[in-house]
Amino acid sequence: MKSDTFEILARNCSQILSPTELRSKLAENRPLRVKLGVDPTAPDIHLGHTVALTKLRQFQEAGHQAILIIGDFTAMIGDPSGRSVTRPHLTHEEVLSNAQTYQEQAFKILDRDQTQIVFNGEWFQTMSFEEILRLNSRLTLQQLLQREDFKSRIEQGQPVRAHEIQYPIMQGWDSVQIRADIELGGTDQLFNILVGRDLQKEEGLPQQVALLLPLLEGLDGTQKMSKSLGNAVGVADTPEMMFGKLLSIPDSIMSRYYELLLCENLPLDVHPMQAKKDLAVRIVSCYHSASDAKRALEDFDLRFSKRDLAHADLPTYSPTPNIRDLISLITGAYANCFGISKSRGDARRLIEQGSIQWQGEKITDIKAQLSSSGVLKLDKTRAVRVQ
RNA sequence: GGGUAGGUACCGAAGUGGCCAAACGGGGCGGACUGUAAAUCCGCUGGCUUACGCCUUCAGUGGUUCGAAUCCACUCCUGCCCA
Repeated sequence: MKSDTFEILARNCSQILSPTELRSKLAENRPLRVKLGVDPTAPDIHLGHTVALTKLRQFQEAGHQAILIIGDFTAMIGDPSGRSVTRPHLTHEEVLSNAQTYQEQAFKILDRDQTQIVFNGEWFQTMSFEEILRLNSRLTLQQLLQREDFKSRIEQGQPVRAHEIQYPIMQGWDSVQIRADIELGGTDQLFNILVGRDLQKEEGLPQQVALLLPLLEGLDGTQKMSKSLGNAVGVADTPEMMFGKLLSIPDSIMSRYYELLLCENLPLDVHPMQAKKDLAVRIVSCYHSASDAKRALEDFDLRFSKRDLAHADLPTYSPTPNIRDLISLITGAYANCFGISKSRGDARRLIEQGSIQWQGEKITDIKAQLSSSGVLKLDKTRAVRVQ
């Protein structure tokens, strides 16, 4: 094992409990069992998730055993960490189908051959109530309620359902089951991971080391990246979409993206715009390909820098012949090309507010009649080629 | 089980018989300006309509009334206090 392994593995971590333990585990010179739990509550993973996945990958590269726990069972409860409301209930079928795409996307980062996938339903599905009670007796209600998210919900008079406090216990039990040496997670996972340590101790097992990674901010630059907040860059996003989203991040969080996604410092000697383009190219290259990234960059320059929609690669919309008026054309284009449902009122507003362009000309007349084919600009980021 | 306070649009929150499609704030969207950044300014933000206007919304159901988000009854949901 190389001497700089610890430095590589510790990079970007916002907290390690404890560094000493990590060093001694590494010194054992055996493949460590490194756990990362994911809850397939949504079908797609985003760049925020990749921070921990990348860290797991680094462990793989250092010769350790990556164990990806798919929380098919825990997902039905939903992690209350950082949440101000109870998560919506998911059926097991939804969770399993999410888990499928989840795995595929995770393997864009992880080495498939060196990853052990485990579903925690494996042990929870058949667990007896007696066993559950035994586990519950090991923690006090006070401990569970100490957590900031529960505390603030209680203070604000928001309900905290009894099953939610089971979550940390379940996550901890996962660690016992797979005999984890290390557990990775976001900073909001501190409590859950520590419960794992407690339970391992109770079971007479060596305790896992907690390795906490920072939470990546989303496109808004303030809140953590999350699909439900609509500020996420999906790993499965198209190259163009990914590129566009990355270019729209506020400059203030660019250094975070460089550090957490590329494991580099933000270059200070280049123009922020160029730095952002470099960032986007590299990330798109990672999840798609270098040629995809190049295309996305060119497409971006064409569409937004040069504002040349005519030569850009746009989705084609072929309205049925009975659609003649502009409003129907707009709602139809949104629905057909982007899967977005807009009301006729929305479309009217876009026209009235000057967002709509036909062949490069702004159209503000609601009743305008368009020639049969051409480029229709809908909003800041979307345009279609009507044929 | 008892007492009590509540449930309003994406979120928070006003409104307590007509002037309510519902103040205000946040968020979101569009425009100007830009580097699809930040900051700033302007506008929009239930549905249908070119428009007059019409239609559906204030937890649910049923009432009272010319007229209800607002009053009454019952139901469902939540907080707090008591048992």
